[in-house]
Amino acid sequence: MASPAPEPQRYDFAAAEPRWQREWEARGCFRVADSPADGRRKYYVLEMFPYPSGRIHMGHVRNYTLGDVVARYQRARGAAVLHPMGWDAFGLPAENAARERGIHPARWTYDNIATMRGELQRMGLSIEWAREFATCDPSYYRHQQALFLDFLKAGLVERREAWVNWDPVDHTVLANEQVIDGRGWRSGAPVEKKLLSQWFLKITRFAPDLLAALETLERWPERVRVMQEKWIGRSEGARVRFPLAAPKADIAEIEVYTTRPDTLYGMSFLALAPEHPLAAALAAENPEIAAFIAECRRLGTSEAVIETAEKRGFDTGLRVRHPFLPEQSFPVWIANFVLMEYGTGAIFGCPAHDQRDLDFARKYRLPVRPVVLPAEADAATFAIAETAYDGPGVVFNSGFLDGLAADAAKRAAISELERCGLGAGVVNWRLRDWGVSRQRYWGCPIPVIHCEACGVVPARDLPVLLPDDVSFDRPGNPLDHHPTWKHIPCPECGRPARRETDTFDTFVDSSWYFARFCSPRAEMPVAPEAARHWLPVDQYIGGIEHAILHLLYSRFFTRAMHETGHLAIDEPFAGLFTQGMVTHASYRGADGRWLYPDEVETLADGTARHRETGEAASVGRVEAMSKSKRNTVDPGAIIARFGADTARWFILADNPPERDMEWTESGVQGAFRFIQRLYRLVADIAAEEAAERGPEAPESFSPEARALRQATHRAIAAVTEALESFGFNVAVARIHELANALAEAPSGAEADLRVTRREAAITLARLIAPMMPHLAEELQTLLDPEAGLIADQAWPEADPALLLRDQVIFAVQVMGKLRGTVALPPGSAEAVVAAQAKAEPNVAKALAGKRVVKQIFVPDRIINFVIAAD
RNA sequence: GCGGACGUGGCGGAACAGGUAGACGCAGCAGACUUAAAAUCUGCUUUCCGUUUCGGAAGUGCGGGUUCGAUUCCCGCCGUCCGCACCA
Repeated sequence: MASPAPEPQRYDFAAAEPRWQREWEARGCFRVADSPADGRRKYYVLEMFPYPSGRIHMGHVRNYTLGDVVARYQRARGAAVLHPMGWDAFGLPAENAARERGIHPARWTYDNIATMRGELQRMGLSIEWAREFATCDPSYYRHQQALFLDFLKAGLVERREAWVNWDPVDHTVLANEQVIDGRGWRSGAPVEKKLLSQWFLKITRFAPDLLAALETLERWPERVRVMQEKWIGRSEGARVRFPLAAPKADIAEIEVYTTRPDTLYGMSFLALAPEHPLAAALAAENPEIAAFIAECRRLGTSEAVIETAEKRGFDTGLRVRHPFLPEQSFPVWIANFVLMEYGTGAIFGCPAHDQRDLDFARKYRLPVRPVVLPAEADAATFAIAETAYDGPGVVFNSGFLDGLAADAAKRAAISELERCGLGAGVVNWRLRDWGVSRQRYWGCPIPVIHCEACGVVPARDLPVLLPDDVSFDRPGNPLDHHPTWKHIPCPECGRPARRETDTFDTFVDSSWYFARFCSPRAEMPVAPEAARHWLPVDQYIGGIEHAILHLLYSRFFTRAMHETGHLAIDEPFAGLFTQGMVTHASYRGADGRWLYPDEVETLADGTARHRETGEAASVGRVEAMSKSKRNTVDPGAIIARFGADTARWFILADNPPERDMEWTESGVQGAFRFIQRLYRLVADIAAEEAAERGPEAPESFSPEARALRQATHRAIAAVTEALESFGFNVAVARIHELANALAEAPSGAEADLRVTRREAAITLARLIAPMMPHLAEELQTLLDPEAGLIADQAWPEADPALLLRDQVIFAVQVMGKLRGTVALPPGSAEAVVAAQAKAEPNVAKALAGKRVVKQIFVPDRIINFVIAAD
């Protein structure tokens, strides 16, 4: 479609938008001090900062529009608003660009940042660009290195061996999500499990607090809190030690973790994870066991998803004694369904009361012995078939536990274990420490030095800079291959030593950027007064995909920074809002390949065809925008054609922001039309004022003028309420209503009407300002060129007197069914309403010949007549 | 399998705290303006029934319940989406 041609009386967004953007910037409208002293309430709005991939996409547009509405609204409400922007700039794509196209990662990254900054600026966001930084700036990551060394000193960091996914071709560690069907996502080579020394941040130390504090995060979505709760995964149970009947390879006992110590008498076997140290010891001397373990490992990576249910085991021949049944012994199996990562990597199997154990026992014909009796069951006949019983009940067949309810039996079993020294009650967590080592170049160097004599020595003279002269012609970590970089004398003893060549997981970078924004140029990670003033973030906005990792890591970092004296708070984000995705219809040509929306035209009957070839196209599902499906829409092109305000308005108007929205051409057109209509409407009013310079405020208002004034003030109240609760689509609807009311208002020249129309017009400008800031400035300038910037002005206040209605419409019901309405002044008495209602012909008809036995009256709302059944 | 969310016209959605369901917009239809188109403006637009003005019936995934009155509260199903996925 053609670009909208600028005409007289038509809003020329292409000229206006850059003009206002320059004006805001020149006047420093969005600047705040690190430690302000002007007495204004503070409000910190933050959207998740972008990865500089090259261009912004519609998800960014939605994210930053939402944040900007909040920021501009809060500023109008009198807050000093901190609204910064930066770049999550380290990461693998920059290295891939270097490998594929020979561009240096730094060059690629900073070029992308320049492009994307320009795109964001064209959106007209109320961002304080003076605070901008990228996480790959040495001036940022030097402080990250300092924080790490402080954490190290405080015992929040640990170096230990861990199993990792190792890509043998690329010579790098892969994250779990980079392993696809057991193969490296880039190389396609089968991934190996490798034991490597890794740096860990001890997030588990805060597990109890990270869990407990979730309750205090009242302005977080419930589902995010639930997801974090599950991820942290607290469970109460017991550790129980089972002595081996005959010690094996220096191992005399096996420790298991269980949440069901009350079912210990129902034990029928013990099972080890394939990675359990005892299993490894056995494998060393038994090839069959070694083969079984290898088989488990293979299945564990590649076919786990497909062959979920199949349980397999191997009887080691070892036997263990039972803490409560010293005369009995039980077999020790290795089983593929036991996880080394959880608990102790070993379980005791109680088939009667655990489905997995039951499946296993049935397969290998192991005994099933019920020990918990459901309420109505009979101990003599109760038996387990194919479903384990995990409900409540009374313990039986269990020696000293007999007759106790399950909860009491758990406590009794634990005390007995503790008394005889074979176990203890423990709380177990699913959360594991955070491995932050990555064998990559484009990341923040981990600032330590390895010395043969002194061990791990903290680097001095931060930052430890990345070398520029790196080569990507070999697989593996360029830092490790660099001819000189890693060689350095030990800071302690001066002998030759070696730098750590691993860099940090990029989640580290994003775990504290919100704090750095408070004082982005400080000579320490965060200036204390700035942090005290601005933190926590009042409103954080971003995608649900970060519900767990990024948000949990940031919560951990805040605690760790508190403990090391950098911050005085524990929770970084007081309010969290998670937005939905931007989706778009997808199209495929006759040959099945994806088509761009621009290539397709949709016909009246709903079918589609190729714009040029005319071949039929199938309309696919509405899906998240993705390059591979070719259903993306470029924000830059939209802004060029329709302006930033159109894009912002459509995004806000379409639906509630937490849901997925569908990007449609007609929706954009609708938004564009509304902007033009509003402009014409206000321009007409402005023109009439200019001809006859401002009428005096009239003594009284005609009913028509009063009606428009009421509409104006109702809109103020409704839009305010909607913006407070992220109801942007509702705010848009209320603004439409006010525009409609103004358009329909009588156009007489009487002073009261002119004043009232002008009030409505200026109110419209103020109400749209957070959402369409450029148009708002333009409209206000039309109405009053002397008024200054809307960006500096206060939010309008509704006059309570004008929110009262002159008349309310009562619904009149007979037996709960609507039979008519009556209009009466608010506060009318029940008797008055009843009389008036009964006089309505249609109501009278419904009541004719009936006896009213009851009358329900809700003031200013309804009156309902209940009539006798006959 | 477990956990969570959701289900309202052709579509996106609105409905304070149980009180006139469908605001507002998109799409569509009809009309005005125009040589014509675009733009703009006006009207209609949940379904069904009745001769219209107007009135009636049904209707918020399905089936029950509480209530004078249920999109809203309770019970049981069905469906969609998301998260976790052998967590002992």
